[in-house]
Amino acid sequence: MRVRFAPSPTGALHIGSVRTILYNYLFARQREGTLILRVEDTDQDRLVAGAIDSIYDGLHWLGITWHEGPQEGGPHAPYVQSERLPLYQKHAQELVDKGAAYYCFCSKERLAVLRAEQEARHEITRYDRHCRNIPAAEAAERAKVESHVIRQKVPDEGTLAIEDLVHGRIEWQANTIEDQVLLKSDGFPTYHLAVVVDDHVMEISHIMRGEEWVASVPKHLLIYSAFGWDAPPMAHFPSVLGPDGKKLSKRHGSTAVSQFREDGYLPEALINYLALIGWSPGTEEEIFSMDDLMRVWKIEQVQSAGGKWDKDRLDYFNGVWIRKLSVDELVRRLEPFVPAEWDREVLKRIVPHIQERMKTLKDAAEQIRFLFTDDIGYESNLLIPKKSDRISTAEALARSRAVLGGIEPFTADLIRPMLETLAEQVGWSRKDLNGAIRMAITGRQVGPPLYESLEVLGKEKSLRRIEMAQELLAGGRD
RNA sequence: GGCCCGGUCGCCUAGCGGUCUAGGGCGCUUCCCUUUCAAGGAAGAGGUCAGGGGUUCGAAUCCCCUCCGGGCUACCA
Repeated sequence: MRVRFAPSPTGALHIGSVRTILYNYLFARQREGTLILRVEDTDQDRLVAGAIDSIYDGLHWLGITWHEGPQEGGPHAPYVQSERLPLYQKHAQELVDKGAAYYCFCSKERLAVLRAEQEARHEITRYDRHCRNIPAAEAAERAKVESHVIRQKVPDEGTLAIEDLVHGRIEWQANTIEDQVLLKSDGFPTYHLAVVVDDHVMEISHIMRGEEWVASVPKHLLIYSAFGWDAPPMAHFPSVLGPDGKKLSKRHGSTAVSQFREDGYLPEALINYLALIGWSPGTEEEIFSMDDLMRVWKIEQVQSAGGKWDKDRLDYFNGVWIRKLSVDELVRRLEPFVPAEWDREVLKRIVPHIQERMKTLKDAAEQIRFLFTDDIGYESNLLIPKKSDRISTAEALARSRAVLGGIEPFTADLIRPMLETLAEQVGWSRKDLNGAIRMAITGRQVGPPLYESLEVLGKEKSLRRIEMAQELLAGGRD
């Protein structure tokens, strides 16, 4: 059992391709198979520097590992296609020798004109096989000196078919297929030649990739049979779509795994969420860790219809997974999202109180900022409850300060009853009293529970902030 | 245009001929809990199973047609 992930280093690791990689990963791990990472960089024009690092970073962060690859090595190294050129060239040549492919000397200009003419006549735009009938010997001679490509010689008749693991039987008539370029004039193979050769040479037992590849299957099938190889079983997974139903891309927002990481998403959440686009266990369970998925995921349950990206749902899963973390672990995960100068002991004390209030790790800082800085600017009006006024609010705060000042030790348990009775004495609802105090000490209307916030902030700072609030109120309208 | 692949609540989906008066989750609404906000609990709105024909005692489930959406149609992957 050998399966591969075959990303192209044309940009950051895409969230949609992660779903495909995940399914490959699960499939192989369940069968104790071997996972191969192969970099398909046959288009030199589209290479993006750093893309391979991004793939490695992203997959490692998500907890996906593999056995053979560019950095890991393996029995079929190298695992980067641009380093395997002679292999493809040799095979392309072999196809020419077998009469399954031919040299084509048509210029890109001729091809462009041809296409334009076909379009003008509303004909199918495809290569007119202009070079297909050049005598072999003559073509071979010209190939020595002329720029050329090698094209696949597609038969005029016949049916090509696969039994796709997710779609079932799919078939094509040979006469609908173009004489595909296999080897480009720069000596690089096209995707079509490279995948087939590599999948065969690397002994890939199951080809599982995105749905966008089904159209190229018949071309691959032809190559397999020209070489006399058996095509392995294939599965084409449905696409992850944008909200508009088109393939998910940057214009729908960020698609880079690294971006989700920076935005405070947990790898557990991303994996859980992604696994459920296009697959369902058939039960009502839906919270799955990677280990759970390893247990229950089945390729037979993979859907054939594409699924749309739903940010709200991802956020929900992120919340679920944040809540499942231990406090220590959450503190660890929060590390990159919290300024280095913030006291980690304080952080650890407040985290239990914001754990169920975070949608993302990134949300935390704003909620607890008041504990680490005195810079909590707000408008004094916000201190005043709806049905109250400046004078009474100032008085309520003064009394709060007096009450709080007498509490020792300064803990939530002791603060609670004192403020509750104070509210009664003042004749305010707890909501109003606490709201005013919350604004005074945090500068915000919402946040972690008040009594705990006071405790963690500490008596001294709490009193000082309430005092500042009183001064603000006394200062009149601002 | 051609070739393929799809089409169940706004979204992710269960469903594989009768148990479906179509189930769950997200989101939304209301209520409860409650020191704010969340979280949690409860209830609810939301689906002519794309449409139309068949087949069958019986169809979301099988067949055909139509419509709609998507992918591919490059010396890109």
